[in-house]
Amino acid sequence: MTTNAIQIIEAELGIFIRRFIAATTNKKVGNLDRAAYLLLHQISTHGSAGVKALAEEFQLDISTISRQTAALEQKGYLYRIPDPQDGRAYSMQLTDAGTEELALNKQARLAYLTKHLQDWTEEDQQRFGELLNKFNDTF
Amino acid sequence: MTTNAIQIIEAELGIFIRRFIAATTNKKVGNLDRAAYLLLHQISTHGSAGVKALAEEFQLDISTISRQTAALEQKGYLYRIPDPQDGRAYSMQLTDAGTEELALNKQARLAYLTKHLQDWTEEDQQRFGELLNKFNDTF
DNA sequence: CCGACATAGTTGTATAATGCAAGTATATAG
DNA sequence: CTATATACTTGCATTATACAACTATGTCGG
Repeated sequence: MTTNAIQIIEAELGIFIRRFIAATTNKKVGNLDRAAYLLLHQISTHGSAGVKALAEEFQLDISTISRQTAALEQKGYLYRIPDPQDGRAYSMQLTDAGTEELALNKQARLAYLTKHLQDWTEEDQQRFGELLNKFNDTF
Repeated sequence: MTTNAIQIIEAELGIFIRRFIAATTNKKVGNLDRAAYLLLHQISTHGSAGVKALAEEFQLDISTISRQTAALEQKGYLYRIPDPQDGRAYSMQLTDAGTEELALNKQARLAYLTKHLQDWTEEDQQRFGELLNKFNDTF
């Protein structure tokens, strides 16, 4: 059997996911672990959202998101706005501290990436971004 | 601040990792979860190895790998060969059942990927594989 | 050769993330 | 108005993991 492109992608994805998880699990940048960073990032880029919507976005149980957002609220990075139309619902919004912490984290992540991609050509960087985006669209 | 390629990569990696984890965590193909698949895959492609070497490769604690390999041995997918030079050491090798189970899993993963990448040009697929490989090399 | 230290692996224990199920409060439909 | 659905919280069990203690074996300096 010939090794086609998809087989190569499968193998590389395995390596990639393993290393990425190893590099980011249980390692915080400042006060944010990976889950917290992604939550703040989501709210920051896609606007305030409730527990249910976030749970669907991340494909995690509502209870998990409920606890994670409660923790971030406790730390002062999020605050909850009661939904004026629905007394059961809230939407989570970033506080200034949350915005700042997110920016710090993003900075650190960009620095890390920049270091890793320093030998790449600008064209390869762009292409990689495009293809990742294309790949994400297929999920 | 302009959005350069690295910023795009950072954002896409965040989305990617979230979806990939959601799609593969706690979801088994047959009898193998992600960790088990990666372990068998590693042994299959890089040859038999001991607990310590595997732990280093995956950047997990030795105790974690010890338990995972014990579980796979229990299921009959691995067997251990005592190191003839070192009475403390073993190396893990795939059994026929392990090889078969791994092949089934790989098949399923390839089918999944193929479905997702069916609209991609052959060239984009190849490029994505190359860039992923290049990225993995920088870890 | 022996004692001290190093190494490969296992097992006990604590922690943390998660899912499921039950519970609370609010909304909606008949 | 009652019954059901929904948004969220909380209690509980499970699981993956790390760390530390332990066992058995290897190695090195005297």
